[in-house]
Amino acid sequence: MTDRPYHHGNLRRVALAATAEAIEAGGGPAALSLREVARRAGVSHAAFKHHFGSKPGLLTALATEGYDLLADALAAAGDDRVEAGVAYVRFAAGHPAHFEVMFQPGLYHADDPGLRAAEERAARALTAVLPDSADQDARLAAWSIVHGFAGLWLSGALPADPGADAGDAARPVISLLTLAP
Amino acid sequence: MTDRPYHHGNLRRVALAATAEAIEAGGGPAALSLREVARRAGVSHAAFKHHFGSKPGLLTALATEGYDLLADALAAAGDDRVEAGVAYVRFAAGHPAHFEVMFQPGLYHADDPGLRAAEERAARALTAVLPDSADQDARLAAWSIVHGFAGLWLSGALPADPGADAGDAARPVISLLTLAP
DNA sequence: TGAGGGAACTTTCCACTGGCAAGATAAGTT
DNA sequence: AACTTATCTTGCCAGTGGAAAGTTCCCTCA
Repeated sequence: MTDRPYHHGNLRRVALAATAEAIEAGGGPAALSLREVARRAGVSHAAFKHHFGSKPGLLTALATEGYDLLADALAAAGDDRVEAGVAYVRFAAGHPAHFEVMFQPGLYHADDPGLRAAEERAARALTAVLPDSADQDARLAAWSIVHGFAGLWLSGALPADPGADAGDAARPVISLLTLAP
Repeated sequence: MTDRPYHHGNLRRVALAATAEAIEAGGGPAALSLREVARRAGVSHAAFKHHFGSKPGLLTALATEGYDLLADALAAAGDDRVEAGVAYVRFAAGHPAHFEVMFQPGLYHADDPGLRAAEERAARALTAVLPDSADQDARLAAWSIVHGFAGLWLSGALPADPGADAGDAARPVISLLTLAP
C-alpha cells in the first residue's frame, strides 16, 4: 500500500517518543491510546507486541527511560543540594509524560528488573547530594519538597506565570528547607 | 426483571462511593470503567448520564467531594502547622482515590464552578495554619513538602512498614521544615 | 382523583480500544 | 539456496464511553 518499508528499523525508540508526545498532547497517561501512538509512529497497533508485550510493557519502558534521564539530570547538576532539587523539578517540567508515568506504578510493571535498576540509580543520585549526616527523615524531607513542588507544578495547582521556568520558581522554595550539616 | 426498584433513590452518593472503591481496587483512575462502577452500584452504565453527564463529570464530582473532605480535615486539625500537614497526608492515605483524581486535572472538568469553590475552601484552610509573616515561597514550601510526602507514599516509593500510619511517618519529616515566625 | 410533565433509569446502538492469533515479509545464518 | 528468526500486518474478539430513544415512576396542580 504505502512505500514505507515493512521493517521500521528503530521502532522502539520512535515508539517511546511517540508515547511521550501522545501523553503530553492528550491529557495524561490515562487517555493514552496504543492505536494513537501507533498512528504517530506509522505502524499498526499490533507492532508493539513484539517490542513491549502490552500497554503496561510500553509504559514500563517509558518509566525506565524516565528514571535514567532523571539520574543523568541529577548527576549533571553537581553537588549542590538546592541545584539538584532544581534539576529534579526541571526534569519533571521538561518530561511531564515520563514523570507522570513514573509515579503511577499501577500503570506499568513495577517489578521489572530493568526498571528497578534505573530506579535505584536515580535514588542513589538523589541521596548523593545530601550531607553524610542526613538521616532517613532528612532524606525524605528533601525528596518530598522537590517531588511535591514538581507534582503541584505539573497539576497546574500553582499560580505561575505562563512560560516561567519551573526550576527558577522552585529554587527559593527549596532553599527554605535547611538541613543540619 | 429484578425486583430492584426502577428509581435508585440516592444514586449520586452511591455512585461516588462505588467510584472511589473501584479506583482503589483496580489500580488507579486510569483503569476506571464506568460500566464497572455501574455494576457495583447496581444500575446500567447509562444511568450516570443524567447525574454527571459523562465520565469526566463523574470524576469532577469525586474531586469536589475530595476537596471538601480535605478542607474539613484541615479545619479539624487545629492551628498547629505540623499537625495540619499530618492531616493532609492522612487524608491522602485515607482517601487515595479522591486524592489521585484531585491532582490529575486532565481527568475532570477543572473549571467547574462547584469544584473551584471547594478548591479555594481547601486552599484557605491550608493557608490558615501558616504564620502571618509567611510569604508565597513559605506557603509553597509547606504545601510542597506535605504534598510530596503524600504523593510518594501513595505511589509506594517510600520504604514503609505495611500497616504503618502515613501521618505518623510524615510528622518528623514535616517538622524539619521550619518557617520563620 | 387523575392527568400532564418532568425526573430517573434502561435498552440499543455506534465507534473505538487493547490483546490475541495467524499470516506476511524481511534479514541473518549456515 | 534452504532454514530460522525477528519484525510487522491483517483480522478478529470482548469490553468501553457516549448518544439516542424508549420506559417507568413521582410530583404537581386542576
